[in-house]
Amino acid sequence: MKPRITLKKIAREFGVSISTVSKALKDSHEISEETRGKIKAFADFYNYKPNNLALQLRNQKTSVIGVIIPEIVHHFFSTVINGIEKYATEKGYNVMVCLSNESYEKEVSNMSVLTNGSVDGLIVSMARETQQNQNFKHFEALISDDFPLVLFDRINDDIQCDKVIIDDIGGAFKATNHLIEIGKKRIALITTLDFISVGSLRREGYLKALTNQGIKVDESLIYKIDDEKDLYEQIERVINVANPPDAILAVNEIYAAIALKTAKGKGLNIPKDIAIIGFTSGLISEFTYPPLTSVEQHGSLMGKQAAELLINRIENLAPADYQKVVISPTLKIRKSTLSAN
Amino acid sequence: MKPRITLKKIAREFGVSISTVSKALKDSHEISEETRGKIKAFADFYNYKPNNLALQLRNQKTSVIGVIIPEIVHHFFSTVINGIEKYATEKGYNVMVCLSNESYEKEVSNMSVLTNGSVDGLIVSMARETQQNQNFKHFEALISDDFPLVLFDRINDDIQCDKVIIDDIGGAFKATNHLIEIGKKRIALITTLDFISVGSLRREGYLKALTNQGIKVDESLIYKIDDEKDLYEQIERVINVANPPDAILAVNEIYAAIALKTAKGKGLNIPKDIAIIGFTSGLISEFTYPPLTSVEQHGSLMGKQAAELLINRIENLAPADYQKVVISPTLKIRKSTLSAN
DNA sequence: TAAAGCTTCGCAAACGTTTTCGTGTTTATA
DNA sequence: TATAAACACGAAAACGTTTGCGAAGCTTTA
Repeated sequence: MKPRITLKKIAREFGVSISTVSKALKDSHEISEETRGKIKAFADFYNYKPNNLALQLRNQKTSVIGVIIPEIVHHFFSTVINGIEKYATEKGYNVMVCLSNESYEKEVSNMSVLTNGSVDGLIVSMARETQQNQNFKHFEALISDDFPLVLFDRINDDIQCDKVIIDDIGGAFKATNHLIEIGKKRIALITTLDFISVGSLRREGYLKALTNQGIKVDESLIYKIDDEKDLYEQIERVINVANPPDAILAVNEIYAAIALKTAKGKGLNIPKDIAIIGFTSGLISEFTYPPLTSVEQHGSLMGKQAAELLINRIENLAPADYQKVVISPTLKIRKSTLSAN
Repeated sequence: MKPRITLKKIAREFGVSISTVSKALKDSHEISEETRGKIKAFADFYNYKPNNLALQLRNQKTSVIGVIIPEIVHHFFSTVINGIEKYATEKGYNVMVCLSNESYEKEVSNMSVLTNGSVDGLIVSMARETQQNQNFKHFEALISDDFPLVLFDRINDDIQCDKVIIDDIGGAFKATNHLIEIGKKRIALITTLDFISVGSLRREGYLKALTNQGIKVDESLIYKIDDEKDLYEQIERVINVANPPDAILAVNEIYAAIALKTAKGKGLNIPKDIAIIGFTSGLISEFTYPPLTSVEQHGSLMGKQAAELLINRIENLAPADYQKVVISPTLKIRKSTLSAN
């Protein structure tokens, strides 16, 4: 790479000092019209642009916000990034994305790298492993330094910082109620292992709806899927039983789509024999057959809110106590719960 | 945010010079065991970490690579980023992602910001608008400065730099051949407007396959979709005609899925009445009914290759002349072209 | 004609680091 | 005992920028 043109080089060219050049380029009245003119022309010709690193070092501000997410090949997270990026750009910030790949260690190392001056603040959704081992020291260290931090979606209430979450309880509650309203009684829940916070919250909403409607909870209808094992095999067990459920609530789109596929494979009619709802984040639900009723999570809005909280914190516009923004999911009713007649 | 601890503060604490502290922390033999010990203990206690900005400025190296893509809520691009990030991390680089949102102006401004010292190199897939107006000055400026640049997927042959592309011609050729082999004669092509490079390349592969097999090209079977208008309406016109095609090749997953939905809506049997193949990038193809045969684009591999080219270029390990890596797509045959019998 | 004011510029510090080249003191060698 | 080597550290430059302040030289005013 060719060395870029700097103030020093321009200064040498005209036999003036660096500060003269700097001021000239900023149209300072301290510099004569004549000097200003020739310096600006020269700088323009060589396409001078101030070096960002130097500016950032001097101003003690990078105007970059770091984002650490478990994975990016995931519609939900990419919509969140989209929301973050849009708002950040609007406010003059750039976005640096790192992936933890669900690993605690990578999350910690990413945070360590980013917080050494590279970014002004951090937006994080915790890795699965972090949720599992409940080791939040890296977050607490940041917080005790007053480093701007926003957690979203996969959070933990013990961590004192700004947060953005979805009302998972409410979403599952709505979905379950909808299933009850269309006459379903034996509603299965396909959820994640317990340590995933969103999984257990959605479970809570599911339980609340059942209880509210006076339906006795049948623990044998609650299935916990291990993402690291074969999904098809695990989900098959929900349907391939003597007395299958008449409805399924799945905590994500993939589980729902696989359940739908499996049920159809068994010759079951959707939604007559079995109705299905999934929490969604992607486009799959729209294109299955029949299309899946789904709980929409509004990732982009979530990203925007997270970025807003963070930037307010960075710019000292935020109130002293930490904020918690809750986003209400909406139920998008499609054919998987809506009988044709 | 609390001010971070610096070499200067440590130096002041012990009444030594900054250079002594720096050397002590690096275990230099120049510093006595005793001084080294207490300095390291102190630094450790206060969790000292060198400021990245300062290091980057001094070393004239950021170890960050910039990525500019048209959008991120798109399975293909997110898999590419995944590939880039994995390889970059392995090599000690971080990734900064910016979105052009298909806008020429945003692409230019993103590039301008990132190349002012923030990143060591750039991986770009052009915005639609850039492909449209064919204005490549911003790329050429970079190249004439020998700034490390890799273009992927949406490229232009006039730009002299490293590139990674998919063999779109080959992919469309394979797909079309497959349709011919299963006995289809009237194969429609649903493609993009002409200025999208991948669209016209896939069209070329389609035409080549037809010609090779001695099938006369019927221009009325080629449909160009404008992404900014209603997709359903435009795709409906492919199927809702007097003499509909007996097969469809769509240049992306969404077009294919919509075509499938529309065809089923008309009561057509897939694949008997109409077989469908889409270029894919996401999970939709697997979950449609029937699942869609698709041309797999290997986005993650593409990202990895792009990152590899770029980092080699940054580290001066690349040959002087520019490389062009071509990735072969593979045909994943599913039920939308595979009759049950 | 001297004081005051204005114009135009340079110096130097600051951001935080690394590294080369001294320099003064102590210890070992001839 | 003079000299060389070894040791322990500091000064300063470099990366590129901004900015307060001081200092010339010139012009105006009393």
